[in-house]
Amino acid sequence: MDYNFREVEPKWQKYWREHKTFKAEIRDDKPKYYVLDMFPYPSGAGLHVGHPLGYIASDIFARYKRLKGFNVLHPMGYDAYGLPAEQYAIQTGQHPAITTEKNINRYRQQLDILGLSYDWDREIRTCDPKYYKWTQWTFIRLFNSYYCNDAQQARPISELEEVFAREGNADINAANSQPFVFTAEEWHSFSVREKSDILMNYRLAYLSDSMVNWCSELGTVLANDEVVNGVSVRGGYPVERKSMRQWSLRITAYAERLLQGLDSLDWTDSLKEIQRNWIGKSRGAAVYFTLENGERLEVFTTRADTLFGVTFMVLCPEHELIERITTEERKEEVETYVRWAKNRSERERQAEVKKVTGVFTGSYAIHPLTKERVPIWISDYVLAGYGTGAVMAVPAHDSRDFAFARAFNLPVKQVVVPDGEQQEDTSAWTESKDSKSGTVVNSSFLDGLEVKQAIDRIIKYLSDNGIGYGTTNYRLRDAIFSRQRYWGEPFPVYYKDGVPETLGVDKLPLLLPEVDKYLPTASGEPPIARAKNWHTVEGYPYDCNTMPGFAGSNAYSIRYMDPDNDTEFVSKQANDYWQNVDLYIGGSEHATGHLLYSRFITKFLFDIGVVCKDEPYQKLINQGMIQGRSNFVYRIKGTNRYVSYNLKDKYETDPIHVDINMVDNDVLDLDRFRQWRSEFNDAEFELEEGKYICGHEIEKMSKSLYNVQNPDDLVEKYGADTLRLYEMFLGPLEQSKPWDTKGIEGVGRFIRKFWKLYHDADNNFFVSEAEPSKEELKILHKTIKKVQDDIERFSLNTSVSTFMICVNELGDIKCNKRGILEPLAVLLSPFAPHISEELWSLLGHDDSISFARFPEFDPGMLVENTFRYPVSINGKTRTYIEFDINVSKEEVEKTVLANGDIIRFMDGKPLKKLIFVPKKIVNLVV
RNA sequence: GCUCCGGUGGUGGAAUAGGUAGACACGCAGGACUUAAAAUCCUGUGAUCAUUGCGAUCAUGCGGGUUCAAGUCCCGCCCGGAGUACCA
Repeated sequence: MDYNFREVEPKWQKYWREHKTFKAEIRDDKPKYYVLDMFPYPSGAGLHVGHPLGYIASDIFARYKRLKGFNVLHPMGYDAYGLPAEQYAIQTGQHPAITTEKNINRYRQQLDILGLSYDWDREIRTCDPKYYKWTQWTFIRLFNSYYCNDAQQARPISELEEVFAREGNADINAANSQPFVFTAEEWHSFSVREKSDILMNYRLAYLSDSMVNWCSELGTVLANDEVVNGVSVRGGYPVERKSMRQWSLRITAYAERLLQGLDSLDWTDSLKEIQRNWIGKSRGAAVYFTLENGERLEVFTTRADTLFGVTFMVLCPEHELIERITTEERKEEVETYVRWAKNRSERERQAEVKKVTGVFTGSYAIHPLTKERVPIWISDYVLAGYGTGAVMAVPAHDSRDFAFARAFNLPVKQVVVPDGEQQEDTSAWTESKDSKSGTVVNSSFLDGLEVKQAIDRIIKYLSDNGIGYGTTNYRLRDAIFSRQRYWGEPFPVYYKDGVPETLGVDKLPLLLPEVDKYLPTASGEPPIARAKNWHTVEGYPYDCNTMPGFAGSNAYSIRYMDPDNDTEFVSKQANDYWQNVDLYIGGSEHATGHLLYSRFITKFLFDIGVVCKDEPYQKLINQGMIQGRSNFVYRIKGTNRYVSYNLKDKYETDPIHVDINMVDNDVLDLDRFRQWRSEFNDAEFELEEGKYICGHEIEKMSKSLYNVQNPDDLVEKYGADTLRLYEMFLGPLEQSKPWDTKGIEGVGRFIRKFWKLYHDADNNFFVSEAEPSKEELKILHKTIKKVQDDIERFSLNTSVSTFMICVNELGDIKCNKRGILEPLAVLLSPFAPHISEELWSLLGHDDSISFARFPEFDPGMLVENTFRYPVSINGKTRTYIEFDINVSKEEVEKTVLANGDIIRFMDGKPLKKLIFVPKKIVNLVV
């Protein structure tokens, strides 16, 4: 009888569950290792084969680390708040909690059959009051903190209040929304409301009227990373700019630390690069231009060296100066333009980037160095959200300024000659010379300097003369934190005479109230406003917004360390032990969302002393996407006749998606196809060699394309171990690749061959107690070494190949010796835990496989029967000679001396000291 | 446009420190077993030439370079993917 996974796999899953094999507890005798998967949002569609890819990889690593003697924390949970459940609720009236619960149960079932080694006792759900209590608690702490730029950390807001009362805010160096200077006396004279408004400018969680991304289709605002190309990421609905009073998190305060922190992380370069770009640090200078009315206009530039090339200024349409500087005769035109520009949707604006529009204000600024009059224009190519919302235009060396100058006939003045070029006539230019290197000309005291030197020189000049200063700008924006939605964490905030106050920690969690409908109220209030008695006992109304999807995932990795603690976010003991995540696996789509917010919140929690590490995820691996492989049948136009793939070119055909579950290796199951839908009931086929071959294409895995490969079906057909191995075998973990079931048979064969290693010709279990032969040991040792090396560098696909080679070789020599099979069972257990457990128990053990139960076995110890010795060739580059144990030194000398002129041992040790003899020489060049 | 990552047989992919390119698997072809099929096992499988045997030559997107030695390092192109974008 063959290996019966249908019996074996549930047996061991039950065993692990009952014995809580993977329960993690703090223990001082072992080093810790924390392996985490990005927890899933439990959608109604269930898991497809793409989801488990990362889970299997992390499980292999977790199991491997356990074997290596680590105390492994490997938890799982659910990111349970989110839009789909709420939209389902709007359609059906079913409470999102019910939908979510149902989906979670399905997910759990699907995860369980894969044999993943999670400690389910630590499960968390973001919608569980026990959990979101701490999401709300974090919000309160953010609200009660400001960011001190001098100390480079978050501090209690009460400190700030003391300083305000003592000396006003003139000397405060803190991250803030609006610089507005006041004295201590003024502070005391402010009303409660005014004080609240001022403090709001400093809080790390703050209310403000800001331009937000409003999506009317979803009825909510969205964060910048939830909007791509002017439409929402979820649903693809149009998004417009709108001013609303919203909660935001002052992530910008942490911009520099978020940037610096990347250097210490073991992430891929591309992911770090994405975050760096998103933070968008640029060094440059602020320059003051005086206006003719005496006011000062500040601009930011990274190219201060081109200051002499300024021929006009441009303000964004939202700029506050516009009203004051527009001349009477231009007023109407300016107002018309500003109104038009402000009302344009984000989408329109982005779609028409190339279109140059603008209007002249009629006013002039004075160039700080040449004292020339510089006209001030308004254009929407200048963004309100970056720098000061105003630019000094240098058309000769900036393509946008150049386009604008051409469109409105403004002068172009060259001030940089690019390396290797001659000075040119700017009137003949058709594009700007965006030269980042070259020599400065036409620029008074900068003439002749290289661009880089000129920048340093001019910045020094600006600050020495009080007309500017060197500064740094970040592209990162504060995170808008309110959502006008029901299914999310309520804000622990109420309004006392319009002034926001946070709930006391003892009042948490503030439970999500019940509502009769999940839609906004008639007056446009969020759904929570429908709740009866949605106010404090004193009658103060609660905030009616909820937190966004990322709120619950910001610090979940920390909560897993101590998930049942009701009095602390995490106990000091638990946090000191588990520290942070050693290995985090998930998709790269979270690069600018979750992964950035999460780092920010962790740094905040570090500042307030909750956690001991200020980075949450030390090593991060992005598993690639698994794309779908769709199958097609070809219907001859106007008939109900279907023609096989290679014959289709003879006819005019329409390709039709068919469910991949009716197709096996591109061969269509004709009966199932006929039964699939009534229109196919009497389909006729034109076959090739008796088969109907389907066409195929790589597309996104999606229900509507009938190409979703469900892991349950594959486990049912091949077993979990085979699926696990195959998902790893498919290719490098980080790479995106199409799902293709073709190769799974080969992996299935491997499992059966492995099983045959310890069964005799009649398929009876048989293991010999004889000592392993040298040849067998060699195969084993080679496998142990390579598999470990591969796991360490996350080349799990080649690990699987190594096992296959090992089993092929052992199969050839009919190995069934205990001394080989025992270590092999242990080694294979991370990849194929069920069959390993089964073999293990057949060998006479009935506990689960663990390092602890087999302490004398350290896979690392078994490697040393080959020996690589470094040598130099021609005194230059290095290579190695591989040696095998137990051979005579004469043979070494003979081999080496034959090439004596070429090979020298690098450390100069004489040959006679060697106790190894060369087995082969790696590519010796004579 | 800018930034990052890639490009290896019919296919997925190996090659870990510059050192035998193509491991392993799929697919394909031939064979064994079988009344037959499936399953299983064996053999072959980068290309070209030679195949009576030894083999020989060319091959890692293209063109150069460094080196005794390049898929790997350097320079210049071409192509694909990802991120980002009036960011001053």
